[in-house]
Amino acid sequence: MSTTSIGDVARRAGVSVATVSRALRGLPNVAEATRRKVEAAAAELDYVVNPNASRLAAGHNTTIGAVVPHIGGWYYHAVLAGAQTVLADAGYDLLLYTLPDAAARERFLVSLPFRKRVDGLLLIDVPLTDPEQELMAALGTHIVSVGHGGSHYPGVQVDNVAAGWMATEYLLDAGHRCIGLISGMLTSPMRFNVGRNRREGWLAALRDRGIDPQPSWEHIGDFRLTDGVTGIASLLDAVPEMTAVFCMSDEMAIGALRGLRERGLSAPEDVSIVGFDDHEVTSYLGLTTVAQPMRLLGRNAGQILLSLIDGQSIDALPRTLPTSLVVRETTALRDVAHG
Amino acid sequence: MSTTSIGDVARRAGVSVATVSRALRGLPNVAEATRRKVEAAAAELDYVVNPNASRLAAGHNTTIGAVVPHIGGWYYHAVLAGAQTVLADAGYDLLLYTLPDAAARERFLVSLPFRKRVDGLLLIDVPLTDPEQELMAALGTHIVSVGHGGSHYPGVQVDNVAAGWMATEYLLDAGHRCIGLISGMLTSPMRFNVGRNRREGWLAALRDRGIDPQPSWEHIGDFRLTDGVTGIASLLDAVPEMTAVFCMSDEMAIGALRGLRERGLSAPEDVSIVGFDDHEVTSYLGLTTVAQPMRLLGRNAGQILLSLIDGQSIDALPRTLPTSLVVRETTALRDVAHG
DNA sequence: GTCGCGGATGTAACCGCTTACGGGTCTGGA
DNA sequence: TCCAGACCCGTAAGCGGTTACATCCGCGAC
Repeated sequence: MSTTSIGDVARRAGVSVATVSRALRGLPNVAEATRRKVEAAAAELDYVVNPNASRLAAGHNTTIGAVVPHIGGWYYHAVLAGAQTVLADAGYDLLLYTLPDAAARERFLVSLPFRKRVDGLLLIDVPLTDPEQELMAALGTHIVSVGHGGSHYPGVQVDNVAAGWMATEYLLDAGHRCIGLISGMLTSPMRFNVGRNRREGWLAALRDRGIDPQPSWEHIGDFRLTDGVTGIASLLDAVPEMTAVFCMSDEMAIGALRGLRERGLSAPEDVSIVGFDDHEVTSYLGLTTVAQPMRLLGRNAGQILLSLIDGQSIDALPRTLPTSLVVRETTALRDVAHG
Repeated sequence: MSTTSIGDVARRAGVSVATVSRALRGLPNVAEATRRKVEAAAAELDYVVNPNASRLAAGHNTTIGAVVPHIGGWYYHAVLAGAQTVLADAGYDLLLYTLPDAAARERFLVSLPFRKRVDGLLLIDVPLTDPEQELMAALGTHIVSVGHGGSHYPGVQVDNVAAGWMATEYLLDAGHRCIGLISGMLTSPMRFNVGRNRREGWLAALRDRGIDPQPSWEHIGDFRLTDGVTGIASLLDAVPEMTAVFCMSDEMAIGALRGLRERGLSAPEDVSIVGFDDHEVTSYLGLTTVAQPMRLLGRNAGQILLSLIDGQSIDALPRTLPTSLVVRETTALRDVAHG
């Protein structure tokens, strides 16, 4: 345990602890020669500041907390990686909180374990009810959310309407006319805007071409693989002439592919499938999908949080980011598909 | 900013700060009535201790650092999740360090940013050279590694020999006799033991049945998908009668499946394929694979670390964990396959 | 020569908590 | 009755930094 303290450095450099503190933190009002002397002494002694003492005295934590639903989700961690870069550059530590199940979530919201230990909080895909948001916001901690809206704190997310529109437009351009939708819960109070917005984009694109989708063109799932399996089955049963399906998640798209196979059909020969997220898996499977700029989401969220902490304006920082379509092998021209 | 301090609680409860400190931490020598009074006061004031002050005074950090190669790897995070559970129960914070590229790795090893801020370090799949290990170990921080050996600190890993043996034995039981191997770098100085041990298991299982594999039965890759593609091609070119291949990673197994498809072959009809890791993807693809108990690895590593910090013996805690074979759809009996 | 001023440094009071130490109270046994 | 010892609890000295404030120095202007 190297217990070298600031006093040791001061003694060695022949100055006071105050000067060491100032010199090492790059404050002005330190003669260049003195600064060099101090830095040399610190290096020789292998000195590193004690963050606990420093934080206690300075009154801030230089730590931000990141909350993710569960460790291991590829999506959360891509976002985290983006945030990590800007936070590390600013000298902030990253404290991780996970809410793997309902009990953990409850515990988190009751004990609020981040109090007095972070300067800001990043909620990565952690939807909160309105009262919960209020509770958190009232604590005085700066909060930025990623991936879902928050009315009590700024959020960074993708333009889901544009994304739904883009995916549908692409299928329309490929000649498809009867384009189904396998959606995620549109009624969930906490994240309904995601699904609703994607659906809105789908609807707008179709209507722009004078196509009026029937209710039977939609299947409501819950973002899981099995929802894709049952979804594609029920859609094709109801509307046999359907030649393309837009799924609101890659999991459901993969399920749809499996469901197709079970019927002896395949993509893109019989039905074109588009997913959402660009999940790691999708490149293996050749799935056409809508990609989110996850690292960028994290980076921007991190920047907003830092600005908030510094009391700067965050108006200039973009809060809505564009998606991009990754075309692979599960979509094809309708003419070709049926040619 | 709720700046209620321990003094406020003391005043409200009509006791001294020392008593508050003792009461709130559950120390003995506090009358039950007093403790209740203090707890009530703390609750009414919404008091939470200031961890910086507490840690400074107590002289420990109640924080452990976890180092992972890069955020977003499914494997690291499954391990992290396991560690998280035991650490959170013990009241420890989890500080995350990532080494996404060589520069970051270098920076980490030079600046050693965890000094004075963690009580222990978890190296999750972060192989270090021997001098690097020495450097880290000399710092006095307790270290436990996961997934790869470390000669300067305890490590938790899977029994790779047994795993290789199990996979091969399974194929032998299914009637296969000519069983190829697509391996990872056996020469990498930092993690060669992983690949070498798996190979050793493969070899032993074959020899137990009196089978002596030729050098042409092996292809050396580097754990990546493309290595599987080229590997399966070169193996089948050299040994057409090969009916099964054991791949040291799921990525390579997936590559092998793709390689098979490119030759107009498929698994398990023509060749049985076994992977390693039970990657998230593999269940979608129906890949038979060797699963590692990743959460358990993390949990045990966490426990060992805590014991180390407490100065307790770690001899009783298991350091080598068993794997299990997950049989899915890419393996079949040889008779059936060729029937 | 004196004064004023700005930059460089030192002194010491905190930051909020832990803990060694000592004092007070209460009990049981001599 | 007196005392030892157990049990509670308070006082105050840190923990290792930061920072308000005072001090000191050198220099140009008067």
